[in-house]
Amino acid sequence: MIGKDLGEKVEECLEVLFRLEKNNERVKTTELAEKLGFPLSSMTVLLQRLANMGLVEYEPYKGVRLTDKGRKVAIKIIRRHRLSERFLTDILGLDWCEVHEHACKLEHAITDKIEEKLDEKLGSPAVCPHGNPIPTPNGEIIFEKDIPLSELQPAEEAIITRIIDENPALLRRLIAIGILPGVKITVKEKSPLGGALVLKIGDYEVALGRDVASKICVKTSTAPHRHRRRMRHGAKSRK
Amino acid sequence: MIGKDLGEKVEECLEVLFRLEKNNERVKTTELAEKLGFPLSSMTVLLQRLANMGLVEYEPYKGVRLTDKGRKVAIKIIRRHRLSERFLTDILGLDWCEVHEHACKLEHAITDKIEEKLDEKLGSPAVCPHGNPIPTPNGEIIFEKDIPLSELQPAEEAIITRIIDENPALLRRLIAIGILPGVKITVKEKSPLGGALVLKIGDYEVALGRDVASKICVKTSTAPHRHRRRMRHGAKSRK
DNA sequence: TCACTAAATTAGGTTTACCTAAAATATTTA
DNA sequence: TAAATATTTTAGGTAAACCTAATTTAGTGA
Ligand SMILES: [Mn+2]
Ligand SMILES: [Mn+2]
Ligand SMILES: [Mn+2]
Ligand SMILES: [Mn+2]
Repeated sequence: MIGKDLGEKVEECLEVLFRLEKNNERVKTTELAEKLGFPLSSMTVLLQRLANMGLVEYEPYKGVRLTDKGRKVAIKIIRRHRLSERFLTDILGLDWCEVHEHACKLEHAITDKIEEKLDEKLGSPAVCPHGNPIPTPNGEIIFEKDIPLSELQPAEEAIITRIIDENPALLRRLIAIGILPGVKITVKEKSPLGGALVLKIGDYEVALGRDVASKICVKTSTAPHRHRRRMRHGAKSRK
Repeated sequence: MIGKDLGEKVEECLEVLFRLEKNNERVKTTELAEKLGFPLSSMTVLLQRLANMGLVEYEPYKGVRLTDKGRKVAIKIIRRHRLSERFLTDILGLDWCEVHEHACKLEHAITDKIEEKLDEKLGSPAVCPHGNPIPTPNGEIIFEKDIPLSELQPAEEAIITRIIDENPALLRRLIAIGILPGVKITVKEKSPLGGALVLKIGDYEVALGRDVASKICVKTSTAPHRHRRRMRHGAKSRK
């Protein structure tokens, strides 16, 4: 069983840390502090405390990484976060672009019982409104086999699966040009060296920076899209 | 506009204080601390802080009372509390007896937007699952004209309107003997001097202590039951 | 390699919240 | 009314958060 109540700050920290970890590399204190909006000095002290609690591996000046114990907590919070998002859009009808912020508060007030009933009511959804997978009750995360839009080549066709970065400003920009999960796109042009992509969406053509495109995932319609990969907590993300 | 974020402890304190105030009398520090589960010394210090913020009138050794400003905050929290309860029972199907506890956490994570959409989705309900009135968006509380069950006389008939004390243990006892809002009862006997009442509920007879009976409100079926009283924050409860 | 700059940690000070124990005040009883 | 008792506040100490301002370490370029 996961320790009782860890406090909102601790939970937020683990949650964001999970999202930032890529390829099992350590995350920098500064990056974490920025995403969380915590002062850098508080961030350092908090990480030291988390290390004492066995929730992270922390090496001064080197960065921080979740332990298995910490990852378990993070995944529980992310489950509650994404279930909250589904609740806010599907049941209350809030705007897709703004649910992330509200869910980030709500998730800490969701008890085991509420989590269970909410999941039931929503029909055990597989993904949040942005297309990101909702962990199962026992902490599994089932990833669709998708790739960053930025890796597509000219003339390739694909369907948008998820927007990884849920920043409201970004989402509003994307929705304005028709980019959201489920939409079919075609790459018309791709400038070299991290330049922009030109996409065809429906009858329109839009340009997208490479950095933004890397935060959008797609599955190519040509590839078989019935394959799924399971990831247990403790394993690292894809690649 | 009400000050931004007052912290969970402050909100809980104002909420419970509102519930305990009767006849505009001051509430004792000890009673408040008990209901909140706060240590008594912390309670004292918190009340001093609230007094500095202008949320309560506090006289050492005498007790504490909400100011209009404090009452306004309390009513906002209670609105969110009771809307949360309705959500938990009506939408998620949680047990009537246990929603109070869950709502007490949830209420602090309900944003203005969520409050608005939740109210809409629920159809602007007038009362919580226990029958207590849900304040309107502008802080009005509309009381049904009801009286404590303990004030009924033998042979009087009445319908239960609300259970004021939402303690889960009490609610479970009450529901076990068929007492919940909407149920019709008749007083069979009433022992004098704060003794028990014997009630007829359906085909059964049950005995109820006077203290418990005072936490249950009823409207007598003989009296006209279309009358309502409005109470603005700042006014005192009934009587 | 050394100096310089950027990143990260530590130091010191404030607030809220908790705890225990001591002091002050109010209430009750003899 | 005076003493005994109960209630309530104050005092002193810890921990989590926050802040600002040193200090230390790491990374870079001359
Ligand atoms: Mn969050
Ligand atoms: Mn999401
Ligand atoms: Mn509450
Ligand atoms: Mn209620």
